Amino acid sequence: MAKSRPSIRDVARESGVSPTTVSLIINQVDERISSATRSRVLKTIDRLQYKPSRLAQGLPSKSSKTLAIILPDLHMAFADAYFGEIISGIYDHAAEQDYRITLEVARRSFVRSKRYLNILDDCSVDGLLFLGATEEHRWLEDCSGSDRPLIIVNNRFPQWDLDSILCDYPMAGRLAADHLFAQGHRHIGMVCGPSAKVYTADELTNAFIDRLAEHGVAIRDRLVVDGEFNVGPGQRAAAQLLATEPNLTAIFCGNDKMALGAYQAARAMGRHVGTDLSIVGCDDLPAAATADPPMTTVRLNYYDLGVAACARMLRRLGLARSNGNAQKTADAAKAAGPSNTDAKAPGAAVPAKTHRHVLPPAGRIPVRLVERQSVVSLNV
Amino acid sequence: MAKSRPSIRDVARESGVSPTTVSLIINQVDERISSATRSRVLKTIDRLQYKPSRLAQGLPSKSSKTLAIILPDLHMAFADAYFGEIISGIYDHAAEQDYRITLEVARRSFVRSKRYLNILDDCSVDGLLFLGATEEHRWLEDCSGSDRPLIIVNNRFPQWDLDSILCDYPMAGRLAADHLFAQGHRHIGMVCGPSAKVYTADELTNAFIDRLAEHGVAIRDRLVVDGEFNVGPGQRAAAQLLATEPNLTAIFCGNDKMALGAYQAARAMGRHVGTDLSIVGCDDLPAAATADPPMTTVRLNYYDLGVAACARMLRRLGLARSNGNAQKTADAAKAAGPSNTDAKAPGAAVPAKTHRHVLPPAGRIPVRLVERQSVVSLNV
DNA sequence: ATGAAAGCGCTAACAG
DNA sequence: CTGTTAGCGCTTTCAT
Repeated sequence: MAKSRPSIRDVARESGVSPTTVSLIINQVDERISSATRSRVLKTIDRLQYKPSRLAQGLPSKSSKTLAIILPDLHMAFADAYFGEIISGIYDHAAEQDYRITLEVARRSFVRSKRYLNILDDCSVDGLLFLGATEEHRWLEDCSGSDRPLIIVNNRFPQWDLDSILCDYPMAGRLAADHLFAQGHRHIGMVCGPSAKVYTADELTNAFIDRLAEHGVAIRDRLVVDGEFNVGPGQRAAAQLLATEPNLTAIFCGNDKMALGAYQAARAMGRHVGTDLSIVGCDDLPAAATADPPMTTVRLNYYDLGVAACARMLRRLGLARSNGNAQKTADAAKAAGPSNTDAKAPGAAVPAKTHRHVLPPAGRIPVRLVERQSVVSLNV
Repeated sequence: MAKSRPSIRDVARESGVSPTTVSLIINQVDERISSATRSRVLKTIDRLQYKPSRLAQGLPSKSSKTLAIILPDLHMAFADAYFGEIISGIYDHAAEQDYRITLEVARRSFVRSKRYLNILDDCSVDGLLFLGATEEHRWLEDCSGSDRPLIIVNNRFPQWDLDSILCDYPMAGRLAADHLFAQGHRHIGMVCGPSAKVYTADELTNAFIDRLAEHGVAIRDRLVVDGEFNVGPGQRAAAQLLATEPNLTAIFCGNDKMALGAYQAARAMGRHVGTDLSIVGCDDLPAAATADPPMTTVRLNYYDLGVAACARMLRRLGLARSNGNAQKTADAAKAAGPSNTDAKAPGAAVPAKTHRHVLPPAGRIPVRLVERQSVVSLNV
């Protein structure tokens, strides 16, 4: 019996105008609506508690104003601080722009059914944000042809034409190297992330090694071992490092989890982190600060990364929309105003290979070193 | 230039049938469609890569096939293992039934704008699942009148008519009490969850105390102190306990985080967990197993809780739909078949106060004790 | 400054 | 067994 939700027509009737007028007002395209009419309609909307149906709004534009976040099929991806921070950033920015986000986990069934494409095709979502994607996600190749925006967060696949947004891993590597060198360390090992599976893991490793080389300290290959981004493997990797090279004074770990593993390895081998052995992590997850001793680590601002990823996505969606509707972009340009459009070099040559994602490559999210107590100074 | 996604009409035309027929086939209501037609249509669907638009499908039924998960505004709610496990369960069950989930965080703006009601009214989502809700969420009262289903996960608000689903906290309290008693402990303290804010926290505390009383061991009031479900406060609470009653041999903590805090407090006061002092947690988050020493704790299966919550939600949505469409429920009953409808006592009296959520109270999610090494046996 | 009308893609009576 | 018809609630030309 409860009267069903009011429709735009109810509002129109009750305010003595046409549905068109109401629509124009709702969508802020009300330059041309008299303020008398507008306030009257607004009042009715308020009185009737009218909420435009998202479903109906989206039908004509085929947009659900929803973004999908695709998580990798790791046991507890939802409970991971790394993903958590990124998601937080994405969520906050999306909510601000009245976008919703939905979560998907890239399980086998998800991949097999090509759900990542289907949710785009059936208009469930307007764009895809991939977190924790690795080279094992071969199926990502399917996406390179999609006409809907798609962003790989914190990894890059040079072989495919996929947009991505990254933290400044090269800088992170340099910061760690500089710090360790400055503190007098010369015998240094590294527990790296999954080599050849994650582009950014290699970026970090290479930057670290190269910078150390610039300082004149060389790291032999066997002093860089893969810790698979996890505590257990990280512990084993560190143990191996310490066993093969007992005179190591410092270890740089590709993420905080592995650094925590290294803490354990050190303890098990009778070494004291922060006095006897220095460890630098990378992430600055909450666990780093509460570790014993508090961990010196490179802070990668994942929240900001999430915000940036979402911002980029929304910008792409905005462009797509205007693109689809007309080429009025050019006309709008001269209107100037507080536009955030990417400045393009006026005479820039059109690239030979046309990329689907029109935005210029995204900048890197800045990083910084957070000094705590896991690094000893070897200087006199 | 790219031809836009095919519509149901394209499929119909290409297969020489009407859209209705295609629709009937898509929706499995195809009892009456000749298998010849059906396979022909199916083939076309496959060839055209046709995916029905969710937006269009939902418009008539006003359903988006999406569930919202509302998280509390804690700093890093997304990164919390507790929420993570529940979300995992919800997600898995939802995906299985072709539902999507969207995430919301109950921030001030979310509450002020009554977004929790708006997303229902604007057909963004079909139902709401609240995680981590406490008595501070006074605005939940608004929801008690909603005609869309809504479930409070792992808390109960006796004062309002809100459906909830809970872990078996009374049993958890009893298990902890029995275990500690069986190991010979007689001087026991408790670090409890936020008293009077979380119904289930009090359930746990009371069950623990009562069971201990049944065993003849009384716990004075000052031996139960609030640790606010967090590490820091938990540590302080445990420290206080240990200070006021140095001869305490065991502490039961209302969740694992507080138990971890208690570990720290013990260490700081020179007591050794697992030899010198016994601690029992509650949750069995991953951190419990990796604690030093590994923590004995009551396992609350949050993944299952999530699954159950989602199942209940979907069941309610199913009922709502059939309810809305007609009273054919009765007729359908005689058709029997593998129906999962709740068996109702035939002559059951209609309850005086009509509740909006028609399902019977949900059962409790079972719990069990996981014995590790944080409890000493005091028996000879 | 405002309205009429067509259409987005699907579902659901009702016919036949 | 299948097709016709009429919406679902909103947006969007195009008129006026």
